[in-house]
Order: sequence, then structure tokens, then C-alpha cells
Amino acid sequence: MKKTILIYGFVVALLVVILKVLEYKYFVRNLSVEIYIGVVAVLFVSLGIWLGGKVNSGKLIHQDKELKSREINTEQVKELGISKREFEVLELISAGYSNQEIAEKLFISLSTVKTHSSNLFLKLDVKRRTQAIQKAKELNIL
Amino acid sequence: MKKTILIYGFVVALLVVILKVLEYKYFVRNLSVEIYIGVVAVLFVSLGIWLGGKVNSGKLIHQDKELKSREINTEQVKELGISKREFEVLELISAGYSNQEIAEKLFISLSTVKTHSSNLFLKLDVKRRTQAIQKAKELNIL
DNA sequence: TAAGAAATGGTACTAAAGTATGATTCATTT
DNA sequence: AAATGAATCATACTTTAGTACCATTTCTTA
Repeated sequence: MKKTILIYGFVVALLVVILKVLEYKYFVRNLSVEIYIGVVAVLFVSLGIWLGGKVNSGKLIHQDKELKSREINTEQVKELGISKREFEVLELISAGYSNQEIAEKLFISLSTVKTHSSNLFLKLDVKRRTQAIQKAKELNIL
Repeated sequence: MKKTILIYGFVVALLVVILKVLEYKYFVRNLSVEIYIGVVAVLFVSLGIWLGGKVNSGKLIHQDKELKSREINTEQVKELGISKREFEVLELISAGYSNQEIAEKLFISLSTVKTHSSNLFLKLDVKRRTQAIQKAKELNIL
């Protein structure tokens, strides 16, 4: 950002110099005022567009998106009353694993996985694992 | 976008008029050249930033992000040999719908939905719908 | 027009997923 | 110490999902 400001100052100074030169030529050669105005307009509008692009895309948009999503995460999980184990199951479900595979990964029985996922669906207020994935992403907990 | 261009033209015209007026005053009252240049610079840079914001956020950035993902999208789908109907089923699967619900939404039988999803899984090289969702997002086709 | 892909549907079967209920263990909290 | 919540597991059952095969009907394209 500091770099942008420096470059901005430099470019403005440069343009002022260019303007001065043009100003001088105007008096000497009596150039058409329209051309003069046109050049000035194009130069400054270009500068503005470039500046606007730097400022808008580089800062505002990005930071907003990434900060918010990570904060809501853990809070939402607690609010919904989702336990650690249930959350782990949720992660594996959304990674595409079957209940049996999840059981093996977590070293628990298929029964337990079903219990966890069933409770999870209640807390997420969904009926299927695919809905759970969808909702979890909507709620930013995945 | 047409509106933006119209407004742009209008504002430029307006500024030209303002410049003319200033030009006139300059000859009459012999204003300082520096002030004149400053006013011109500020006006056009402002216009440029405003324009830049419009153009960049409205077009370039968005279209870039959306066009790219949309292009890879359709190309990938074609490369995998996924048909329109299969893709529709994929979308509904990832939205969390059951096969029965998908059948109702597309006005086809449960049988057909199963056929489509089964073929889809072959093409995506997955075994389950949750894996299909995962892979589809990895491949940027969803 | 004939060949082939796409879409549709049926039957039958297997495999997962999901629900309901009850029970045990363990750690934490009151 | 008693109560509570989390994690574990089992059994039994219902519902979805998924596979395999086969068949018919559009479309599209060579």
C-alpha cells in the first residue's frame, strides 16, 4: 500500500511536469485547446482507473472474505452443540468417506459412527449426509 | 454496462464544459496555473477512480474469476463425457437432494436418476455421491 | 437413412445409510 | 457422591443408494 502511494505521488508529479510542458507549448505554438484537454483527460482518467483498481481489488475485497469465514467457524459449532467427535465425523463425511471408512479412520465401530452422524443430522437439522455437507458449508463450519 | 458508458460520456462532457469555463476565467482573471492544474487533476483522477471501481469490480475482476471457472467448468465436463442430464443430477446431488427428490424435480423416474448417477460416478471415478460432490468441486465443475 | 449417443425406464439385487432404543464407560461438574 | 454429557457399542429395522442388465425412444451426425 505504501508502494502504491509512492507511485501515485510520483505519477502525479510526472503528470504535472507534462502539463507544464504542454502549457508551455500551448503558449508558444498555440495548440488547439480541445487536444490539450483531451490529453489531460485521458492521462488522469487512466491514472484514476489504475489507482482505483489497485485500491479496490487489492485490499477491500480479499481481506473481508477470509477473515470472516474463519472466525464464525468454531463459534457456530459450539452454538449448534456439535461435539468434537461429531465434528470429526462431519469432516470425514464431507471428504466423501463411507460410514465404514470413517469407523476405521477413527478406530470406532460402525455403530458409533451412525450414532454420531444421526445426532449430527439432528443438530444441523438435515436428513441426509449430502444435506449436512451443504449446510455445514453454508454455516461456514467446514 | 451501457449505463456506465453513457454516464461516462456525460461526465466527460460535463468536465470539458467546466474546463472551458475555467479556461475562460484563466484568461480573464489570470488565475494561478497551479490551481488550475490541481483542479483538473483532482477532477479527472476522481472520475478515473470512480470509473475504475465500476469497471474493475463490475467487469474485469468478476468476469475473470467467473469466466475462468466457468470455462474450465464446461470443458472439464465435456472431457469427462458428462451429459447435460447427468450434470443436472450432479448439481442436485450436491445440493443435498435424494434420488427420489431429484426424480421429482426433473420429472423423470427414480430409475432414471439412478442410471444417471451411476454413470456419473463411473465418469467421475468415484463410488459414492459424497465423493462425487468432493471431486466435482476439485475439478471445478461445480 | 443408418449408426450411435443420450435419455428414459423397468426389474432385481446388494450395500450403505439412517432411525430407534437401550446400555455401558468415563470424565466433568454440581 | 450424584448428576450430567460425551463417547462408545449393539440389535433390529426401514429407507436410500448403488449396481447390473436389458429395453425403448429420441436426437444427432456421419
